[in-house]
Amino acid sequence: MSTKATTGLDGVALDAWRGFLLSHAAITRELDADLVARHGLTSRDYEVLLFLAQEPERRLGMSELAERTMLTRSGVTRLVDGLCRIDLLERVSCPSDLRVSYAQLTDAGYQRLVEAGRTHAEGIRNAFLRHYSEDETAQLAELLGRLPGAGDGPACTVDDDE
Amino acid sequence: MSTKATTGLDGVALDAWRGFLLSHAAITRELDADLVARHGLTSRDYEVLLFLAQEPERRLGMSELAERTMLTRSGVTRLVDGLCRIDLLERVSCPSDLRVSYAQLTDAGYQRLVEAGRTHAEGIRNAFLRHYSEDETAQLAELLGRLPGAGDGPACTVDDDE
DNA sequence: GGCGGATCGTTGATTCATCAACTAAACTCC
DNA sequence: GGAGTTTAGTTGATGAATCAACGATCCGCC
Repeated sequence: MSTKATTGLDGVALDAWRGFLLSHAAITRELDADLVARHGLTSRDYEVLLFLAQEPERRLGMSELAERTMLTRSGVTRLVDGLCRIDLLERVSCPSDLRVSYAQLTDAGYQRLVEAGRTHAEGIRNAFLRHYSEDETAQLAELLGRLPGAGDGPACTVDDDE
Repeated sequence: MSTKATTGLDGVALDAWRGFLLSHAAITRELDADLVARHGLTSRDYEVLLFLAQEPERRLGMSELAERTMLTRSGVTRLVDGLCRIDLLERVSCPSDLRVSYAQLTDAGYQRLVEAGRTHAEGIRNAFLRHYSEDETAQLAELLGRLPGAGDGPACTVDDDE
């Protein structure tokens, strides 16, 4: 069995994709475990808190949040419900449009986000950035930035000194 | 709010990680949808068929399969059950060790894998490789190959002319 | 030979995300 | 101003993966 051209993908191309998938699985798993163990947050939770923290009023409508997180509206409803239950978020209904219900970051939520941010940053550094020089990181960022879907997200952490 | 050093991760580093996550979500989603629509296989299914096809006897024990797919043994049991139900796999018990139950690729399974391989390769090219030159792809492969978990997987497609 | 501990695989309960169907509110436009 | 359409969000049913617990087999060792 040869590494072949019938598929039109040569070995190098395969390796790139393979590396992509495998690393993602391995790294997110590790990162997630850390985040849950140390802060009781999944990376989804973290992501939501982060998106909200970056809004001027620290809140977003459910649909908007769904779009940013790449979840369904349905998924966001449940995710936000969970975060409300532990008081990191609260729901605020919009006076000017009664259909919309904001997910609003509480002070406790912000606090938790800042704490978790350190862990998360550490984790990313250990699992990901550690393997590259500065130049390489930049290169990687540029290359990955071209892919569909990139460039819509929030930054990865939030300031804790604002 | 500044893009900051409190976390120890600068903007470029953030971007690399961000790009990584977002692209993964966007691309796998698209790829998966295609594979399911055209061949009735999830990418998990595909992955399993592919691993098996690369074995000399086209079979693997459940634990081994679990390790390669990065699933739990439990997950593999169910996944393989599903593939047996549609006759792409069959279970063969090992004579020399009655505990182990092989997942064995059937001819139909191999057939299906080859067909799906074309779609999959096409998808990868469209969603991923299209954005890069050959040199860049090679570069990316090298960089991603350094990450934990990379280098354990199968190739992405299988020969259909052997 | 047979006890104790590891390994293999399955099962039950739970979690998390999805889709499809639904309610409620807002917009359109005649 | 009211019928029809669009948009926001929730809910119920389903599917995929996890963990923890289990039964069965194998292996080492006395």
